[in-house]
Amino acid sequence: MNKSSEFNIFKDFLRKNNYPFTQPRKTILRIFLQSEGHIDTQELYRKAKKKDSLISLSTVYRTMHLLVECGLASENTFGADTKYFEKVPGKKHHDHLVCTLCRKVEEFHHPLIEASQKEIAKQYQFLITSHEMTLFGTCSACE
Amino acid sequence: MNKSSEFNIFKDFLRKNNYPFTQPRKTILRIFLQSEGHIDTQELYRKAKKKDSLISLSTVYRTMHLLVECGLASENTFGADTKYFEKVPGKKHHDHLVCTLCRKVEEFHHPLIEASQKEIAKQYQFLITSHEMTLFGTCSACE
DNA sequence: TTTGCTGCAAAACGTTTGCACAGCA
DNA sequence: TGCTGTGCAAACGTTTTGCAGCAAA
Repeated sequence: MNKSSEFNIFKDFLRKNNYPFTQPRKTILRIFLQSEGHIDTQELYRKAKKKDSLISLSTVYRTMHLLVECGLASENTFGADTKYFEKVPGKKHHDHLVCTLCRKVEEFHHPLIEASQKEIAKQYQFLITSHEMTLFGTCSACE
Repeated sequence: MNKSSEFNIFKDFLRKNNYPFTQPRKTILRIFLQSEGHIDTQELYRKAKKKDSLISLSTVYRTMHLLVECGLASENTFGADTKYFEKVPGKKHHDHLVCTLCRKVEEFHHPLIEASQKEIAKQYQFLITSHEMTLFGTCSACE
């Protein structure tokens, strides 16, 4: 999924709800799409202000809500007290390794875990809509 | 592990640090140990006030920090913005199924998941200290 | 022109902290 | 007696909201 298709997903979502595609929304979307990995609200705000000094923190929050709603972004706190956003991956699920010393976040994918989740869901008659799995520890660099 | 042994763990922990085992700490510990599953700070506070109307929210927070520190409690946010505490299980790790409609939390244990985590840790040269795995979805009752 | 957005400031929320007094060992 | 704890209120950081003016369709 390239950036222009993500642009269109957001545009279509807005149009469907009769919401305008405003300048601040364009700016925030662009910054979000350019971000690597996980970005928190303050960082988004800082970067957005560089492009448009008038942009407000409220607008960052409001726009990120929309991006989550339309499925382009997902949020995760990683045990901290700020929300981190990441681009929703194409098909492949992934989970996170968080280094509690340097706060670095790595991603991984493990097929067995996916399979186990399906099994659990069946056993408990749960209809899984999403999941979060985070391993906390110390990365090789910090050790 | 029965309640009196948990009482002693806390008492020993306090003694070792030259901290007194005060009335409020006793009250909060007792309520925490009596709680089933997962309990949040407000609920702990509400119950504590019933037993001792003078008890303050700060003391609940401060005491829960101590219980986490001495290993009797663990905390988890479950994607909400309040902390939930649960009694630390004996040896057996478990994870959570959260119903996003009725907010019920069920616990499960899956040996394959534990094994996969060890594998990931090795692959990424991470020293895992803890993990959180939460599956979000709809429970059989709500469906 | 109509609708919803925006920035700002203020509020809300969970949590932490400073302080003077109280209570455990 | 020495401490540390306690309650209270005030502070904090993140997130939300009310409002008057503004911008997209």
